Amino acid sequence: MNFARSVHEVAPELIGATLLFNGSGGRIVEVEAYDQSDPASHAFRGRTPRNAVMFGPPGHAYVYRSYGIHWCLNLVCEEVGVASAVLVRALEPTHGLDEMRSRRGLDEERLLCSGPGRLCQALGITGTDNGLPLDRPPFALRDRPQPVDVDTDRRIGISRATELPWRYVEAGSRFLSRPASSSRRA
DNA sequence: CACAGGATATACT
DNA sequence: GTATATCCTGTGA
Repeated sequence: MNFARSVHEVAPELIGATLLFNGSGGRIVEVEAYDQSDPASHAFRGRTPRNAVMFGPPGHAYVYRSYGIHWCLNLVCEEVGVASAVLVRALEPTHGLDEMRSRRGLDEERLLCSGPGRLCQALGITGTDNGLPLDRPPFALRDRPQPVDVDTDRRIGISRATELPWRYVEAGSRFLSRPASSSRRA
């Protein structure tokens, strides 16, 4: 995957790609795009210690703490100095199922990675992985083998710029954090 | 379905 | 320093 492009080009192409961390993970079925001019983005108010990775080279992981409890994984896009990232919100588990079950403390496959906090817990991603490159261990990313039907929707859990259709999901997937509501085929 | 838990980071005085 | 908002989830009704 070439991340040195607009986040709005990259995000829909990530649906169907395979993301692994230390050998466990799955197919990406849900993402959201955040760019620098976007009031809902951490980068909107400029560079801070927390969001610095978003302003660095593309193709790296931006991991932040959410609601004090969960970790969330973002993939940095564009070029150095322009901050944008794709929030990875859900995976269809394909690799390391037992390992992910034990880290999550539950058996049900559908709940292993269906949410940004859940998938970080399942894969074992934490703040110490912030800034790591996505193209070598512990990360591995494989482009989708063929195009996938992608629906767009409004983003989840934000209070500003809620009207932007920057959530992308695989049409009909049962592993989404929430079903697409008023969606449109992308 | 409503809701509290929980810890950062940033905004505000 | 104090306040506030948060790219969420499990639990219990």
